[in-house]
Amino acid sequence: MQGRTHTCGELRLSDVGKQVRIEGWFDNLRKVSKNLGFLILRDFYGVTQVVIETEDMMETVNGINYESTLSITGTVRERSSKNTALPTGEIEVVPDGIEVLGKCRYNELPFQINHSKDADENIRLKYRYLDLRNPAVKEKIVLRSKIVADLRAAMNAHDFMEITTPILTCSSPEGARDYLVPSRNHPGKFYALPQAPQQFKQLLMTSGFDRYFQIAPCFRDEDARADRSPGEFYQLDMEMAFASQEDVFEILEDVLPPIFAKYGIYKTASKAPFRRISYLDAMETYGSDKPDLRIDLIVQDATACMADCGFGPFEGNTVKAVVVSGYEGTRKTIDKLCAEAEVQSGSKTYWFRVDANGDFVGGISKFLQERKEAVKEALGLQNGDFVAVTAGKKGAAQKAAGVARKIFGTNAPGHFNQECYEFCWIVDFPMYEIGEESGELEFCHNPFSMPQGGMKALQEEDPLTILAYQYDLVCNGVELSSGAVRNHDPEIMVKAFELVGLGEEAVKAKFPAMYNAFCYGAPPHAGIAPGVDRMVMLIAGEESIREIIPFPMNKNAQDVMMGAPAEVDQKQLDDVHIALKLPAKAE
RNA sequence: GGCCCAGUGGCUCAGUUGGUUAGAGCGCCGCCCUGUCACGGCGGAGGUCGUGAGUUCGAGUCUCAUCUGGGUCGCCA
Repeated sequence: MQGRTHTCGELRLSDVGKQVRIEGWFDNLRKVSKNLGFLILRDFYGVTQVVIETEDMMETVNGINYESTLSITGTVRERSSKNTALPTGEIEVVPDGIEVLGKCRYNELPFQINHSKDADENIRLKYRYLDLRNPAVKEKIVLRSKIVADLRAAMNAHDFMEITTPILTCSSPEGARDYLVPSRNHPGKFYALPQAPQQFKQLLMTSGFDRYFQIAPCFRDEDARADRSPGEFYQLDMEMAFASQEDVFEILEDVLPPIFAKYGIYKTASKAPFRRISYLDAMETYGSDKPDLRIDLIVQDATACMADCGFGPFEGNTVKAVVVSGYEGTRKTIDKLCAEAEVQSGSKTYWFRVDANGDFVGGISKFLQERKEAVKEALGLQNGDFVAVTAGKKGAAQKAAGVARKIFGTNAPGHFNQECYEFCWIVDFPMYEIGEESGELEFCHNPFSMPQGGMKALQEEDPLTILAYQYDLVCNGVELSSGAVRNHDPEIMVKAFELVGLGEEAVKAKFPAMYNAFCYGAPPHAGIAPGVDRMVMLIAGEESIREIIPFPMNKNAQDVMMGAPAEVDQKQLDDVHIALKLPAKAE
């Protein structure tokens, strides 16, 4: 069978007169009369108009459903009325033969291809192969491919080597639930899909590889969010030997901004070096460990001037305030935004404003009247300022204020500079904290980060003041990644575990390979793993992570197109020594 | 697991304080139209209003339960 001579995005005025064969999907037929109509043929590259000029040909195309694939032979002709909006808009193909290659059996589709983004998401996902025919949907997947290709090229250019690590392995140090894979040859034993290639990349460093990276699939059995796909996702995983925190920063500060600026909906990105903000400062000033620096508002402490004002929820609590200058939202709008803040943070947001005369009005103003001047002084209030206030235990009040900062910052005019990618590093995470439930000393994050000050700090300092070489990369309020300078010294590792009541045995039991490897001479090493899906989201300007994943699962970690997860045959269960113990179904 | 929102022809949505025969746009089917390009015009088919119970003379509308989806907290590098 002869193939196509041109794609549907290819023909131009210079091709006029040529005999061609084009192939693609029957996109549309604009029928003007019995013997005049315009058939639109669509493929990956674009659309081409085919003019139907005879009753016979009209008869033929009338019998074909849209979305069938067609092979059309014909002659290229200059259009008498051109469409300058289309690359192929100056020509049309006059057909002498139309052949159906793949028949679409349905004259009505689950949704119209060019409006698929409006359809119910579960239907889109079920018919993802139709959804992806929509150029606006397909485009995001093309973009993802280009971004990944550029990331690879940039990492290679920095002498990083892409090395694959096992998919069937056992649990890694992160704390999420694992996906388990039963073992046929080892009854009762299970593999786990990696939550990240964390241990393997550290073992590569210990093996003598110097600069590793991988576009790595990661698997975590945790619930989804708008920016968190359930089940699986990809990271640009990287690790460097004999490297410090600054070495890691330097690489990503060089690799990421050009790619964001090249493909992004915003054309500017932070230049190196990115701003560095300590974790504690970020919580204090922005109420978040992933601040959106495009918003110019800050969180202030109002505990001293408001906690004892007589308003119940403030009593004995930490009080935080976000001053929004020049915000004149209506009562209705403010209530809506406060409700939104409550949904996002789980805590209430209160408010008042300073009117043109300097009086406090609205919201909780009556509780503050008597101390008006003190509050103004403490928060630096001007006439016309709007103030969002949150209260609770310190962490909750900070977090709620951070949400209020984000919501009022993006809704009040003049506080949000949207047209750029603002990167920052959140650094100096505390090594330890007092667990809220246990009341005991616990690791704050990854226990395998190097404590700042090393062994000396662990031996001499108050554990709660010890910081780790642990860092997050944040862009526009989105946490892209966490990384760390790893603890490569078994003695420091054991000491770090001793402080939380564990010891060498615990380290060995949980991470035998890594611990043993480090006992044979390990290089200091550091790394990070920016989330590919989230980067593509930011670059594409998409709110939902599902738009930039070729075949996404729904929120409940189901693939409604393939029907996963699914039951399996008894034979398969027997092979892997699994007996089901299902929860009782309610009648 | 908790909380919030939504569910009405194939798709997107409207539907008033509960009140006759549940509407619109797109799509689909038929007819008309000789240069369309979101083609246009006329006509038509298509809905047990997610499901179940309840309140009521009467429920798309109110109540409860349940299912499904989305958002969020918990959880999660």
